[in-house]
Amino acid sequence: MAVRTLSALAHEGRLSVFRALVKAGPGGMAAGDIARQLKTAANTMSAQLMMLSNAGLIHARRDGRSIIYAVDFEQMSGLLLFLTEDCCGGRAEICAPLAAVATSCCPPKRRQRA
Amino acid sequence: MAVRTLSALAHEGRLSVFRALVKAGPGGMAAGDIARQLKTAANTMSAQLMMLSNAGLIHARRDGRSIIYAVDFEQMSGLLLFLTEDCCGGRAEICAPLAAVATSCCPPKRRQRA
DNA sequence: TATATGTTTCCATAATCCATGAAATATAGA
DNA sequence: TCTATATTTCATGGATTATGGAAACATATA
Repeated sequence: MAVRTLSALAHEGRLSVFRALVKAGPGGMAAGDIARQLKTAANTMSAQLMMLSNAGLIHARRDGRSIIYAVDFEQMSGLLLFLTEDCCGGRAEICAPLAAVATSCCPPKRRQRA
Repeated sequence: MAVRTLSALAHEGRLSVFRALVKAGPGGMAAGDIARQLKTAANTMSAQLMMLSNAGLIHARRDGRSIIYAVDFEQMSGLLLFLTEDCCGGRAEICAPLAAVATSCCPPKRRQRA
């Protein structure tokens, strides 16, 4: 549900976590590293990661003692698609600038929606 | 702040209100009409509209006894741009499908929904 | 003025969310 | 095994939020 995803991002700390993970890329980051970088207590960070994970925005994998979190790019894409689908009901003035950004930052390869 | 905007949408009722207003277009809808359509008490609806308004997602104008709410398309576009800007740090796999949707729904040629 | 309609504000209650200390779990290495 | 590191889970108090009844406010009409 979109509300769940939006709720997960509608929090200063969690949004920062998500951005850090986006910046980290597919390789992800260890929970502890995120906590240190954002100066957040380990258990608080754990709760925030749990929230993002439950929303499907990130996923975890274990690597030794660390647990690596990484953005689920498909889910992220899905949220954006939902929002654009929600907004594009015939109103080109909304997504025209969005289209401009999307096409300028991404290769001009056309991809079919899932 | 993005958190404020995301928080405003991260609520079942408010998201429904916002979608109704998006569907209504620039002409907007009267507060009472939205309340009746969504079967919500007038005061509850008022609070939800206030929240969306404070987030800048909608704006109000008076028309006789009614108060008409309409989506602030610029703010809506801004949120989408923020989210895409946040996600597009070199990761074409995210916004490539987004670009496909944006470009397919916005050009004046095709306004057909998928 | 009086009355009806549309919307908001006030208020109380219930529900939910958030951060943190403390304890528990999982892994690695000696 | 013991100890250290990494992370999660539990319990709790405090803050915030959501809802709806009742009242107030704003407008229209007569």
